[in-house]
Amino acid sequence: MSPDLVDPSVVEMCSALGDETRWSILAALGEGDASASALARRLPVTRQAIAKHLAVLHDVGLVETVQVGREVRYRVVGSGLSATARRLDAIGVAWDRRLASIKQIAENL
Amino acid sequence: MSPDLVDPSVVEMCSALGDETRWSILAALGEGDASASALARRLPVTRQAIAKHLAVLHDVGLVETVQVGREVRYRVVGSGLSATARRLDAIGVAWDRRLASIKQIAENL
DNA sequence: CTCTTCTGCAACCACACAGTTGCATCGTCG
DNA sequence: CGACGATGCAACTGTGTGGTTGCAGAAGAG
Repeated sequence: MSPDLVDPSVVEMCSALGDETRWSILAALGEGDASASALARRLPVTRQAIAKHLAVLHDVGLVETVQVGREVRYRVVGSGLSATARRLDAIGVAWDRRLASIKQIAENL
Repeated sequence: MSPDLVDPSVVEMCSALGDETRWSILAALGEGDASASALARRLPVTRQAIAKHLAVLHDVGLVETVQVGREVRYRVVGSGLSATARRLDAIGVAWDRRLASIKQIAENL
């Protein structure tokens, strides 16, 4: 259930999260919605660089945009993270369970 | 407790997981431990490329090595994934909770 | 002992991408 | 209206890195 409108692959999501600057942006957004220009004032990178990162984050559904007058505010979407987290955990658990069963088989030889 | 010998940062972990080939390797390893050469026979990439990927995965603790005679078998460590998953989920939940509280404040104006 | 095969190291190529500068546009405030 | 600040698009640079080939050393298999 909950068909997950857009369902970016786990690797796309991880790829998006595999960048230091992107985390800085997410952290900054965590303290309140902000526009690309506003973020550029707080972070040591250009507005255009931030815009690109925001595009990436938006593509995988980690942020959403809110039009406020002439500026475009960005808001972090935590549920995107949680969804990926659940998927990762499921995979990890499955692997470990498999490993455990193999170990048991080996012990039962 | 369980001091987590190496504690790769979330971004390092995500960076390691942000690669298609690496997931192929993990998937292949999921069906049983294997050496770099063995993996190279199953995947459409060179042994050296696989070796590099395995090094990355090993650095973040997603795989562990097992010496078997002269060859080096690799085994996937699911708990590494689960740990990162928990961290991601915690962050996501915190962000969403913050967002919810802000929304509530706005409604109470 | 010899041949095979598994490993490791190093150099090299090529593409992806983070980051920059520059320009053009458009809304908004004075 | 004019100026400032926000956005968007495009081109360029440079570094990181996924991938390759090549070679040399060790350890089993025959």
